[in-house]
Amino acid sequence: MLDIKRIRLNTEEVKKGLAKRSGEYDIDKIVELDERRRQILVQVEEMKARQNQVSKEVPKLKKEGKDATEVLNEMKELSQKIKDYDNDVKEVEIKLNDLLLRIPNIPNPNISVGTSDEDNVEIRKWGEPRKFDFELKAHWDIGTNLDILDFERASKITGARFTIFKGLGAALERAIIGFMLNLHTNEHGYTEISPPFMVNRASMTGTGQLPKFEEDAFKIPDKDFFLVPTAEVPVTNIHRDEILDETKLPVYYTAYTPCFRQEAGSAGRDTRGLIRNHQFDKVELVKFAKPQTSYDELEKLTNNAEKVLQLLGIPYRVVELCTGDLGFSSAKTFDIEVWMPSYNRYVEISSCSNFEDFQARRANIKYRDRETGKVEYVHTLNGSGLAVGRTLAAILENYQEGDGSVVVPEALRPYMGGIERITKK
RNA sequence: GGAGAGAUGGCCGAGUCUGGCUGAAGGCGCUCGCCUGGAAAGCGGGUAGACGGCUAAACCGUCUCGCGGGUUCGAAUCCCGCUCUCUCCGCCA
Repeated sequence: MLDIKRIRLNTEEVKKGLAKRSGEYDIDKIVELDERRRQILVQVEEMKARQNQVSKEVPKLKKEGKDATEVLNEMKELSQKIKDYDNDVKEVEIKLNDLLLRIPNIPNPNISVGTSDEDNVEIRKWGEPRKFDFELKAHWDIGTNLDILDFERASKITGARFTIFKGLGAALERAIIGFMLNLHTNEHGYTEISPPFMVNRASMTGTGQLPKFEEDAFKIPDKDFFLVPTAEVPVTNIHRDEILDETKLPVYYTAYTPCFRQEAGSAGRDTRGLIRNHQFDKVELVKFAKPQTSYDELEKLTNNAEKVLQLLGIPYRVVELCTGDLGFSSAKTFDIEVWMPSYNRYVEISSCSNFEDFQARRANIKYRDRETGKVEYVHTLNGSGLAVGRTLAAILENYQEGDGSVVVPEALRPYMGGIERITKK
């Protein structure tokens, strides 16, 4: 959420910032409601001050044996008036708040302006895509042939865009999760979290999924709970409504969770394989940092995620998202894209973002500055470290052999009981 | 799922029966100062957040005692609904 004072005081700057994104946002309406709110507020607070003052005198009058009827009658009228005004304020505030919650973050002024992913800027590349001397297969064919992935039966059990991992496929998935978590906890200083896989409305609002993107989430009927679309939601909300100790910052968390997404609006895209499922596994990295260090932390977080692919030996590149491709809550995002031979291009496998104080405002997460004694919003960051399904797909494709088998990357072998190759049984 | 108890500041904990001077006693913690060679102890001070008063400091006002609503001139205190926590019972991996 943007600071209403910033919108009030620097209206043009806010408009200019938002104009770099896709979509239109009615800032004037917000300014108007804000003004209306303060107008009523000044009046009603004055009335309340009078009410409080008189209320203090009533017992004195009574003590002195004086008749208070007249005062009480006057106050009765005032009391009713206050109620009416209070209702007006509430009405305006609800409208204002709803609009405010639907305004995206302002892009960091230094990122490039663009309208689509074609305008994203490549920052760096790692590794060389392998040359295959046989006809390469897509991961869904490799997995199905090896009998470690089963898409057909998954759709029987549930529906389209679900996957069964079987045998060494399930083991590989589990190995990837363990490998990533161990790397981030042991080498990168993150604390492992295993959070609830369902969250309430306040949590979804805190990180920005609601109110605007409710159709993307899976909702539990009769309960106001949602299946987590990413571990970012439960993990960031760990500190909702808290004032953190400055000396404890930055806080680093990593969490494995399944993620559930409707993928509304993506019908017909990536319909085969593991790239776009309703349920997928992900290891997430989440940080709470002081504003002064948050961009350094973003670099480090991105590097931490890249390290996974380096250790797995899979080529990737890092791109900086342009303003038009930026997510709703983010001020700046690096995507890590993994080389996917069957696509013959790089495919997103991680998205690392600095939300600055956008989520912190929504979720009310602050810290007390030791020097000034003031309470400030923290900056929140997160990134995939990495998406497990896509990692598994990338391994199958990049490590496939002419005979249909797949070599297990060395880094994963300790997690697979030393198995070096997945072959057809 | 059933029965009961509870939710107060960073924490503990009074106040709720008997509504008003309680943003809230007392203690702990934290912090500043004095004392000390230094520390402990002791003494003295400070110590919530949000919103508004065109901006900021000072100052002033409003709101917040789990959340929402009601009664009342006035609610932490009375009434209703909800959420959460604890205890016991049941069920269950």
